[in-house]
Amino acid sequence: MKDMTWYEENEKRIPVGEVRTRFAPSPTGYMHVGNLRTALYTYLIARHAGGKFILRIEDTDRGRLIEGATDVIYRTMEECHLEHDEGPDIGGPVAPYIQSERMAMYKDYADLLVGKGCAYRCFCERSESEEDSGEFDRADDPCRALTREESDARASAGEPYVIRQRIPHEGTTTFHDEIFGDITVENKTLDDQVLIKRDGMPTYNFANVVDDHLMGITHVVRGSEYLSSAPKYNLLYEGFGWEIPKYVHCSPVMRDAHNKMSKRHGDPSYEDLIAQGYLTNAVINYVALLGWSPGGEREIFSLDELKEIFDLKGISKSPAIFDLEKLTYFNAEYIRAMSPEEFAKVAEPFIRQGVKNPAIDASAIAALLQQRTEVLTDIPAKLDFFDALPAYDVSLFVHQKSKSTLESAKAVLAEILPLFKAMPEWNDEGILAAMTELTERMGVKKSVVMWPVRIAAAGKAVTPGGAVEICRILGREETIARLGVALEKFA
RNA sequence: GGCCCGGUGGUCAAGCGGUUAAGACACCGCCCUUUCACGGCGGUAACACGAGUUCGAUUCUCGUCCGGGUCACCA
Repeated sequence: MKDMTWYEENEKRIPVGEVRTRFAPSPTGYMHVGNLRTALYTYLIARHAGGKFILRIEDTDRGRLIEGATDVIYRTMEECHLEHDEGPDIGGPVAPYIQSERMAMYKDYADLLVGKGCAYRCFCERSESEEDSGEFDRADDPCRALTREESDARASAGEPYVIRQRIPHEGTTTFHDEIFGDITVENKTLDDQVLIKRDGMPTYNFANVVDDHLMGITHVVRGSEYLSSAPKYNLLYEGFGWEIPKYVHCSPVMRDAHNKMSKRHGDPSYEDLIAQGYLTNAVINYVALLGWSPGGEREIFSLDELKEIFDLKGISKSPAIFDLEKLTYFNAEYIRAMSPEEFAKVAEPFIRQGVKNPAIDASAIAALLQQRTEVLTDIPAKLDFFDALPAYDVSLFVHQKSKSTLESAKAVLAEILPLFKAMPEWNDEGILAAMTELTERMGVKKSVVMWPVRIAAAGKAVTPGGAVEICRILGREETIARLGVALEKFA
């Protein structure tokens, strides 16, 4: 047995009573919405309690490692402002924070358990089919009954083995989950799970327990798929004589009623959503409410506000389906809440994507867009008419509600032209004045003039902004040219 | 199949023995309005089912059904 004081020393560096949580992803690339939500809740529990949030990388499965995956994790956490207090990149009192760098200690702790009789070496090499077919019952494993001497002898003779947890065949185990309450299971339904694999690597189930304890984790947050493993974790903690942390098992985020969100189905990762024109704050806000409720009627919360009010009691037991439409609503809310300058800044690249003409003022367009944009990527398509007048039919000039007809439109266009040409200055006031003058002269309602002018200027029925704004942004020369084009359609 | 968990409108959800069962998204209608949008107002829509317990069940208990998870030397 190796000297374990180093580990014990490590434990002493954690202040008593400090709430400590950890987000422990395995670097398999892709931070899906479910992961993000788990990270967020974990972060909020720590921050709400004024505690520490730790990032730990679980890379014990060498076969599934994906190049660059940890970078995605770091980047996503940073962009979402889920800053960690301890982690592989910044270190901390209980380093290292990458499981592959902690390998030595897992075996030591497993041996400790073997010494206490809570685990045993298993030398069996049963094939999967044998176990699956029921020809071999795990509970009858002869290795379970090996004496210490036999076990030691075979191990030192170099015979390969795994270390299994020894679970009693009698009795029950009860554990407490912060959101599901007390759950009791019969021990005979639990299997002697592998702690250390044949290759010497720990399993997730074991490494997790050891690391959570050594890192002083007080609230173990994870997906509800681990709920049925929880009693085994309890037995492990008890075997070591360690304090059992609080468990927080979260139900999954679903893509539909039957399937979890997954890369396989093409469900969006955090980065995908950003690329699709969603704002980080909107995503965080929406995701926070997916499976958690603060109770009141308010829905819009900043991350700081979430830290303030987050409460375990609001976490839902049942799975929640991810709804892109509702996310879109949140996004629109966040866009509308921005200052005009802020919006102009984030919208500019998308505006330039739709409008290449450098003479067109992007910030003027941004002002029109802010109230009408739900997702940034929707912007370019709304602006296609600025660069080039689309082909359109005269029938567009007919609009019942505006009382615009072919005849009225033709008259309006013919008469507004000289007024536009005569204007001393090309601005909103002047344009509006010209159209008002014509309205009065013709003795019609305002829309009879506004409608055809806007159609002629834009060449499409739906536009961001009205006739005045569009004409102004287009400029006098272009507006007059387009009105001329319209007039020719009547010839 | 065994074990565990869950089940309020299409979706997210409040509710925690007595309510006209909130609110939000989506949808529909009206108003506002130079289109669209924003905004305002209103509407359609839910306690899975069956037994109990109780004066009274969406709330408690049991059963059924449905759904999910788990039963790996993956996490």
